[in-house]
Amino acid sequence: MSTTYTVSQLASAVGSSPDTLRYYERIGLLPEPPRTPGGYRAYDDTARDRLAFIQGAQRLGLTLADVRDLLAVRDTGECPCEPAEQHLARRLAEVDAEITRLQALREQMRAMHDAIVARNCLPPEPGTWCLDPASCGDPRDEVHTIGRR
Amino acid sequence: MSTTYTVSQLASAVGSSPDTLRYYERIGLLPEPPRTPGGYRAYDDTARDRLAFIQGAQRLGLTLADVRDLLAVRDTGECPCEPAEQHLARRLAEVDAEITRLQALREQMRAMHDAIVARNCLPPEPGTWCLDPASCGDPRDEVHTIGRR
DNA sequence: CTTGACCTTGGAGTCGACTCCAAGGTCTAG
DNA sequence: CTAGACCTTGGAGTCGACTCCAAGGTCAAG
Repeated sequence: MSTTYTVSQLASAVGSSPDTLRYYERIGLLPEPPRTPGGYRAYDDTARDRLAFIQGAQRLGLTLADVRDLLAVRDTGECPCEPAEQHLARRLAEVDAEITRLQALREQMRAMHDAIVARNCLPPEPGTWCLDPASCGDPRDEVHTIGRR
Repeated sequence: MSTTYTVSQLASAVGSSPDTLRYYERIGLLPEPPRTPGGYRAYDDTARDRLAFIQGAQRLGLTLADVRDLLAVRDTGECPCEPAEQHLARRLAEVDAEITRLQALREQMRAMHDAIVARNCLPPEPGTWCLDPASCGDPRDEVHTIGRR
């Protein structure tokens, strides 16, 4: 009672596309599956699990290259914890940095947005408006100045 | 006493590359500058300001296509506030969504990482380790299960 | 006058993760 | 038996923002 899937059946089962699965096969993420007499790919549930693994890793923001590493150790039966821990730690640091960056950005944008809305648009001269305070000579233009650092 | 710059002088003045400036010219972000008798580009400070504007917008995560829109209105002398406000509002919503997503992700990853480190690696069978709990039959494997949703 | 660092151009290559194509083969419902 | 929905392949195209290339021209120092 082992289920088999054609490429598009498996794709829709995991919410992906046939092209994507064939692409994963090409780049070595999915092994070549057995074929039907007619030459169709016949996937089973292990392929489905593997895809779930890939998608889980992708949700974490790992690249397909990272995933390939992880799958390689997963396949050998060696403990995948150490590499996984490293990938995770690295990615966690990236995520932290990104959150920090975005929060600073958000604050800046909110201030800019508020300023623009509050002053309700005093049109500057052509070419006057600028995003970098350093290049804005006239203090009048501060209203239209966004971007800093 | 108007300063002029060659392409690489201007590039290094704003922390960019000659190729990038020529690229911006090609896609219509920088106007064609006057040329020296020898055919060299001769930029002045307005080009420098324009680049500062572009870089400011880029730091906010706007695409070069967004920047082109903003520059177009800036150049006409029409008030750029309305389009700028729209771009900003849209981008602000994107940033908020991204922050939320990353914070959820961060929490998930931290939990996974802690679990892996705490249990100190009980090697699973080959192919057993997985990222998606739905495909992990054996509760023993929970230690090695990452990714959820 | 030569060396070498710059400049010019159009065009192609890079990255990641797909996505689409054409030309042909297979399978299923009616 | 045929229509049409699937499958196969290798290869090319897409996105954004550069980045690099070759073949040739210009310019300042020594």
